[in-house]
Amino acid sequence: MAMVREDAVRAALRVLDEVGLENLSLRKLAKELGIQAPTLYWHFKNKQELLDEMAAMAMAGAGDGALPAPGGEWDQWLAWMARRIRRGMLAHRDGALLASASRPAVDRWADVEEILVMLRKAGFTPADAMRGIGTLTNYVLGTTLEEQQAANREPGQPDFGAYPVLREAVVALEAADPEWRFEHGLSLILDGMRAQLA
Amino acid sequence: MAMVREDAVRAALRVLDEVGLENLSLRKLAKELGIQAPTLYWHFKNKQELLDEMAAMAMAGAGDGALPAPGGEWDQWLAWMARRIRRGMLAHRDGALLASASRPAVDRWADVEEILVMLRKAGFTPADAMRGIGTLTNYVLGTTLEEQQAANREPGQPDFGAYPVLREAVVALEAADPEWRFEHGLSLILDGMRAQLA
DNA sequence: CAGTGGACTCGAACACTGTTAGGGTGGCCG
DNA sequence: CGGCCACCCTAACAGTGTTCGAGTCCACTG
Repeated sequence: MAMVREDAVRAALRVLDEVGLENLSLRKLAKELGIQAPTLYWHFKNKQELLDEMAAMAMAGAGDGALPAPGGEWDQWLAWMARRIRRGMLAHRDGALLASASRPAVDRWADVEEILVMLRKAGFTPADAMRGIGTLTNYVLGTTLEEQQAANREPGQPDFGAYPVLREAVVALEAADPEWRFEHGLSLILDGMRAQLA
Repeated sequence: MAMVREDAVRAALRVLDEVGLENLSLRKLAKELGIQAPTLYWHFKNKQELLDEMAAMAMAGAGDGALPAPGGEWDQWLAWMARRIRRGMLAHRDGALLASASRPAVDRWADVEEILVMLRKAGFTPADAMRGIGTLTNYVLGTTLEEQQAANREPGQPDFGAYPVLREAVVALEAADPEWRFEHGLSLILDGMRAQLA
């Protein structure tokens, strides 16, 4: 009963959820598979290749969520893409770190192409359209990175001694739903793109 | 002739520039200092503490750049903050990765406080103001991360076979100055905040 | 049927990594 | 002088990614 590549990647994501990315070792993964570590080198050329496939599978497993109406507006498609990426990252512990440590997968090019066409039709130049997607992607990555990094840290909150406005703002923000925080920044960028269009 | 903490951090940044973050080891740093590796544990409680100080020094070394007019608008202060963070990250190889791997330094709280006051005066709620700063910070981190990650990768450009619009957009964007790309996304977010204010 | 070749796995080892334990110097202070 | 303390050392541990060379099983071919 041979072990298949896909099984290994799935098991790797399982181990990732248990121990986090910085403690994910090939030996731990091998043990989970009932296998010796060097055997993994028959299936993957190195750890990086494994990480790439993990990220790809996490993204693919994020599903399509609520698809916008086929003839919908460009901003709805961008929001859809952003939420999908975010969902893929949130699906696993350190998912954002994993995504940033892996090269972009080929699978998602079709989506980008489609959205680009829509943006161009809406009046964006090629560079502006690509930059909009890039800005949004960078925002999603940065946000989710920070969110998950905060989860890894100790729960101890620093006391912003001499900065009352800072403290007030921080507690106000921490009280808010992470999802709200994300959506807020998302609409910020979309608003910016709308303003740029005019 | 004792070695001082500051010297070690400075030397660490030098080694970082040479070998990159993932190849920065305590033993390499020790050799640069003419010292044995375990000695570093007298100065720092662990590698994480060293990384934190490296990030802090990199940020402090970024200078203040072109300060906005003292009574200036809130958006100019936000842009100033974003450019300063970016400069700090760009000052060293893998600077963005370093920043994301280190806990935020206390030194910069004063700046945040000041900008928060300005945003509140302009009409933002505490949560919205903090979220604006967060969105911007996340964007800067994401952008610079990607930029430096691309520098580490092979120069080989993939050929977006069946996606002509994608290819066109990518070459249009690659032709552009990285600084332009950054400023573009920056003004996107600031436009969004202006729109939200109304 | 004998045999060849490829898919798949193993044990042993290499060159590293962060980190700990315990033992030394050398100079300053009482 | 005695003692303390900053500072540095050697030796070692457990763990990491990765390579080498050999071994096993199974399908297919001559």
